[in-house]
Parts: sequence; C-alpha cells; structure tokens
Amino acid sequence: MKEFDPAPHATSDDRPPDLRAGAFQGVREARRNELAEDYVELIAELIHDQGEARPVDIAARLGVKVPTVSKTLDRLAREGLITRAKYRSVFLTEEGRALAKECRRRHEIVLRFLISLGLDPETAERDAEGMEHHVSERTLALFAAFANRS
Amino acid sequence: MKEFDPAPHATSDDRPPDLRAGAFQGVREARRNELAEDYVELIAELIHDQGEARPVDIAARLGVKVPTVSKTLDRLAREGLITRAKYRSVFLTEEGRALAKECRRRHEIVLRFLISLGLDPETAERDAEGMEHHVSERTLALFAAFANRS
DNA sequence: GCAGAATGTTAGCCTTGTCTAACTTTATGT
DNA sequence: ACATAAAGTTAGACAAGGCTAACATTCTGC
Repeated sequence: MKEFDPAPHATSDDRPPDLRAGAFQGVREARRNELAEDYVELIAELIHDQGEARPVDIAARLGVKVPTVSKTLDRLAREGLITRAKYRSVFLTEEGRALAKECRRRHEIVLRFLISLGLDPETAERDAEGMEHHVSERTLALFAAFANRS
Repeated sequence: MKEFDPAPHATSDDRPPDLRAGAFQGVREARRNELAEDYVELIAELIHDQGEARPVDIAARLGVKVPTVSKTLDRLAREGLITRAKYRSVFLTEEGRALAKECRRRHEIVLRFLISLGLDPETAERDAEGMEHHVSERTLALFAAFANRS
C-alpha cells in the first residue's frame, strides 16, 4: 500500500481522525430526520390552508406517489408524530405539532434571511427547503439578526 | 372526509399542487447525491493530506464502519467516480476529481460566508458540511460576495 | 341511492445505507 | 521470514424510502 513515498504534505492536523468525525455524524443524524420534518411541516400547512391533510395532497406536494406517503405516514404514526385512521386524513399529535412549529420557525428564518441577502423568492424557497434542516441554532440566530437589521 | 366545514382560510395559492412540488423534488435529488459528494470530497482531501485514501481512514472520518465504506465505494466505482483494486487504496477518476473540486469550492464558499457572518469556526464547519449540498449557484454567488466585501 | 371516480391501503419488489460476524489479504516487528 | 496485527472484503441482516399493481373504501353526481 505504500510503494511510493508516503510523506506528501504533512498538513498540521494530527488529531485522531475520529475526533473530526463529528461533523458528519451530525449531518447523518440530521438527514435521518429531514423527511419526518418535511412531512409534519407540510401536514400542518395543509391543515391550516385546506382544513385537512390528505395523503393525495401530501403526495402531490412532495412529488411522490400515494403509497409512498402511506408507508411513511405509518412510520410517523409509529413515532408518535401523527395520528391516523384508515381511509381518513391525518392529524398531528402534540409532539407533531410542536415539531411542525419548530420547523416552520426555522424555515421562515432561513427564507427571510435569503431574501434579505438579495435572493429571488423562488430560489430562496427552494434553497430554504434544503438548508433548513442543517442550520444550527447559533447560525439561525445570526440569520435572524441579519434579516432584521437589513 | 368532510363532516366539518372545509373552508378554513382560502390562502391565495390556487396553482395545482404539482407545480409547487419542485422544491421537494430538487431536495430529494440533492439528497441522493450528498453521500457521493461527501465521499469524493473526503477522498480528495485524504489523498492530498496523506498521499492515499484508505477505507479505514474514510470510515473513521465519516464515523461509519469499514464494511459500510467498502460497499459505498463499490457504488462510487460503478458510477465512475473512483477506481479501486482489491485490498488497495482508492483513486478518483477524472469525473470524481472534477466533482471533488466542485464540492470543495462550494464548501469553502459556504464556510467562509458563515465565518464572515460571525459564526465560530467549529459550528461553521459543521453547518457548512450539511448546507453545502443544498445551496444553489445563485445563493453561492451571494455568499461569496458577502464574504468578500465584509 | 347507486355507479363510477377518486382516494387509500396492501403486497411485493428494488436500492441504499447501516450494522456484525467471519474470512482473506497485506503490513509490520523482531 | 514468519507470526501477528491491521486492513479489507464478503455475506447476511435490517430499516427506510421509492415504485407498481391489485384491491378496498369513500365521495359525488346524477
């Protein structure tokens, strides 16, 4: 494995690799929750806007098929974020509602920040959707402050 | 499904739901590529810093087990991003190198931006790791401009 | 009030990403 | 130089998230 000279750059960082793994661990953790967060946020929005959250509407908004939604809703129910009865629309539990509220807050802050930076609303919306799950509370505070002061 | 009055808020947006699905479609697309991007970026870094990229080091840095890395590397090879020989360390293809370079560029811009916003470097690193895959080219340009002018 | 349309569920398949356990190959130290 | 340690691979399990096809239920318009 080392037929060639193995001393290429010697770039300072001598910490054992594991100590730098934190960033990726965190990202993977965030990725696991992204979908659930997207769902509860969307469900809350649908309930607010249309009075109920139906699988067919969730599927249309997320761009997936209805059976995919059905399966995911089963998981969310198992995790205590929603309640559902067969063939009926979906409701958030207290926990689900809290999560939705938190997600919406983050989403709003990121969105307002991007727009105040000068981004067009459409792109801002798309980027916020992807970014919101990966922004720390500390960064969020800076985003909010920036949007407020500009 | 509508035993109750279904006209709750009537909030403007009458586009068919499918037309608003774009944001999520894009996010899902981005999510599919995140892992590959993390890998090639890390592989490039390891080759640069240590002269070679070994599964054991990749695993340590990503915080996963070696067999997980091995399987993922098989996929990356299948997709033409890396080349590998049994029991040997990993190399990037031209395509892999291009992707790594692009990822590094994005990472750097996001990181510099967050730091110039006032974030501490550790948190900035963690957030950049998560955000970099979800930031559009347009937003990236704004980030770069902001970091440069401050 | 019923037939047909719309919606929802279930079953079954595929891929990805994670793990552990068992095995093979490569590297190392004396 | 060979025994042992370190690294890598393979096999097999599992959960998540996506799909289609087939079936069940609910809604709706006459």
